[in-house]
Amino acid sequence: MGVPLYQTKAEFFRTLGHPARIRILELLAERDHAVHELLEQIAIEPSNLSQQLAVLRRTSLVVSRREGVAVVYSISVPEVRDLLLSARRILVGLAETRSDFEDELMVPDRR
Amino acid sequence: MGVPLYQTKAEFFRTLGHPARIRILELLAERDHAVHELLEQIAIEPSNLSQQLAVLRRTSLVVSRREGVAVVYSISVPEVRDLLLSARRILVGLAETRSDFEDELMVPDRR
DNA sequence: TCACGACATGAAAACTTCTTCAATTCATGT
DNA sequence: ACATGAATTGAAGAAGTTTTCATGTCGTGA
Repeated sequence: MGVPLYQTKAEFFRTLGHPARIRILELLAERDHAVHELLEQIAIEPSNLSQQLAVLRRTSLVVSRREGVAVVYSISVPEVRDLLLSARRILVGLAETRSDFEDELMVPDRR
Repeated sequence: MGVPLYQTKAEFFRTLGHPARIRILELLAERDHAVHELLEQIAIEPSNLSQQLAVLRRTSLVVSRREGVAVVYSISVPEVRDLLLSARRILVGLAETRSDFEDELMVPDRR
């Protein structure tokens, strides 16, 4: 029944596939933030930020609560931290592979 | 210098954000596969599969080699396995949260 | 050399997602 | 009651991605 898991996974990764949403999650991984605090850190228009927060809310990756005049967001799935770390490791690995390759190109041809 | 890390991360996740590409990576995580073998498992047109493989090649997540008449693909970054597992855990967690919530709705209101 | 099967490529059409703008909501202070 | 600051929403156009189709390449075997 229901949607195949690989489809759900793809949707999940697509949710993470936007620079603003990554930044939001990284900031929320540190600590809860009000929207205006996020706005200070991320250089986008308020309504764009709201749209991106809405995407994250829809997938239940974050939740919001009102605190007086401000709306505060927090990560609802702590494991996302591991995922972001995991991704960073992979990217660093890939970057190294590429620069090794570039180094090779730098070395005078010995064949 | 260069592209900010959160941008690179977003691109990386976007690469994973497609059902066919997830399936490809899952199959390759098991063992190397020739294109025609992938084609048996994944219900898409050959040229579409090729396009998706090209996306994965561009980001260096997979590499291909020719073996006689076939082209064989393999995962070039083993850590991707962990990432896929990590994602599954998160998704299972989210699914549970939601069905807990549905359960709550099922329980007669006691307030 | 020719034909064939296995893949890859380029380009156009179809589809999604992003960004932006104007309008709206909702709490708070006056 | 009204004005204000904080955030959200809906809608439209711009930008990006996916799918498909026709064509091209590369080995292998006849």
